[in-house]
Amino acid sequence: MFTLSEENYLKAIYHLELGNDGGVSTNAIAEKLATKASSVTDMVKKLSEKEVVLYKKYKGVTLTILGKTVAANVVRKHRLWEVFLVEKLNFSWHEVHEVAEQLEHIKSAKLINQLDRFLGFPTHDPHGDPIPDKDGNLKIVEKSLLSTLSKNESGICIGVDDSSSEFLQFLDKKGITLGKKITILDKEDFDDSLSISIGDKKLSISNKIASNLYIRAHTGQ
Amino acid sequence: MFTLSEENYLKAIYHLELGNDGGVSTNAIAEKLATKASSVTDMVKKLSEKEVVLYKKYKGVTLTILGKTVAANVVRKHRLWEVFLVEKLNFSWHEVHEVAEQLEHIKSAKLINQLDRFLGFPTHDPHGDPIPDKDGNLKIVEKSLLSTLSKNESGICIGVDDSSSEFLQFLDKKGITLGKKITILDKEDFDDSLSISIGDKKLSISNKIASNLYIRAHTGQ
DNA sequence: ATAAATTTTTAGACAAGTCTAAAAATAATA
DNA sequence: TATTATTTTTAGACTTGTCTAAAAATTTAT
Ligand SMILES: [Mn+2]
Ligand SMILES: [Mn+2]
Ligand SMILES: [Mn+2]
Ligand SMILES: [Mn+2]
Repeated sequence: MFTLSEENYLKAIYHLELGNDGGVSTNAIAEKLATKASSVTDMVKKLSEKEVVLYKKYKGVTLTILGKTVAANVVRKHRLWEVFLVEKLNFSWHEVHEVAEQLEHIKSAKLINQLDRFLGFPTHDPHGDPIPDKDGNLKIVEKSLLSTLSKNESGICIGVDDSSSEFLQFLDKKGITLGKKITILDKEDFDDSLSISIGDKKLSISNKIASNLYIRAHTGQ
Repeated sequence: MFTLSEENYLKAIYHLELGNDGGVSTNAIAEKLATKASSVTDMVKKLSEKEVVLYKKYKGVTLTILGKTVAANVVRKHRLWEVFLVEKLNFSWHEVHEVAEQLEHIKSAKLINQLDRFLGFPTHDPHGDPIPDKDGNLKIVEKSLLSTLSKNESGICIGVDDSSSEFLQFLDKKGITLGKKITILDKEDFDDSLSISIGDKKLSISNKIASNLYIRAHTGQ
């Protein structure tokens, strides 16, 4: 069994490993968890004892198979709870993360399996992130940033890179939600801002926004 | 804000105060929480600092108004989650307590209010215990132990005193569930065992069983 | 009312998780 | 390559919540 704190470290390392290849650095973990490097070193030793990470002093850490399984299960719980909050309790997507951070640590295999069934075995959370299955596997969906599309190309909005409450509320205000079709009407060379159509509306969005929206390419039609 | 441990102490004192009148003893709290008296003394001082209990050395503790509110809210969450687990996730009543012990500490007012709504504002949990409202008030329902009924009297089974997993599973095996009408067919002087009818079945149950089942008196009919 | 038994508190210790400050190792730069 | 800057680890301390053992207060029994 793992403590709440251990689970949070494993999850942080899990997320950092997806971006990086090679070991995850002490500082990176410290930053992600808003803690100090010295605390990370202490915890990493404990996790190494428990055989969930590989650790060599001064070279970062990597998850073992076991560690990856544990971490993926925490992520699975986090995302299933987020679906629950949005689908069943009328939370909006910018309100769920904080509560899911707590719920992800509830220990009960039956709970999470029944929740999964109750929700209809969802594959993605409210932010478009994939939900790992019972074995911790998640299928990667082909996706690209909106900012990489060219004029007249279009796609379906399927996720966000930044899922901060502020960004999500901004998207709400603009009427940008997952599942909607977006077409690039024009691209401004000066600042890389975009003129897009979404639903029946036309919007102008900055490159920063476009670099935080994931799109499933929408060939033809 | 209160820690998980503080919430557990407050809840324990809350439950003990309902049985007792006058202060709750250090030992009683220690036993309920399966901890040591010395630990209780330490925590009680902290709770006293935080103004959720009144504490005089060697005289037990009592909850303040604030303390009672906090405790009742934890109980409210515990019972609402138990309803959720049984009604929505197909848990049986003997499986919910352990998970609810964890879920009761999740902090989010919106979560619990929406859960309440989602469940249709239930008034009782799966064991027949009342669910405190937002202000911590619970309405007491008139109830008596099955063991206090006389021959030919009957009532509706509305709760259990012992809600241990073992007892609940025993009741399942015998087909005794909340909401069923029970009639005393006969009472054995020798050991106070009862012959009862429940649904269309007849059963013989010991006095110990009858002393753990709550009945709403069922006058006439 | 004294003595004995019980309950409660204190004193001191420990594990988990964190922190600051300083030392050591590694990486970057001149 | 020698020096400087950055990263990482160590050493020591602190908080929370717990424990054991011993002292103090209270209750019960003689
Ligand atoms: Mn989240
Ligand atoms: Mn998410
Ligand atoms: Mn319960
Ligand atoms: Mn209950």
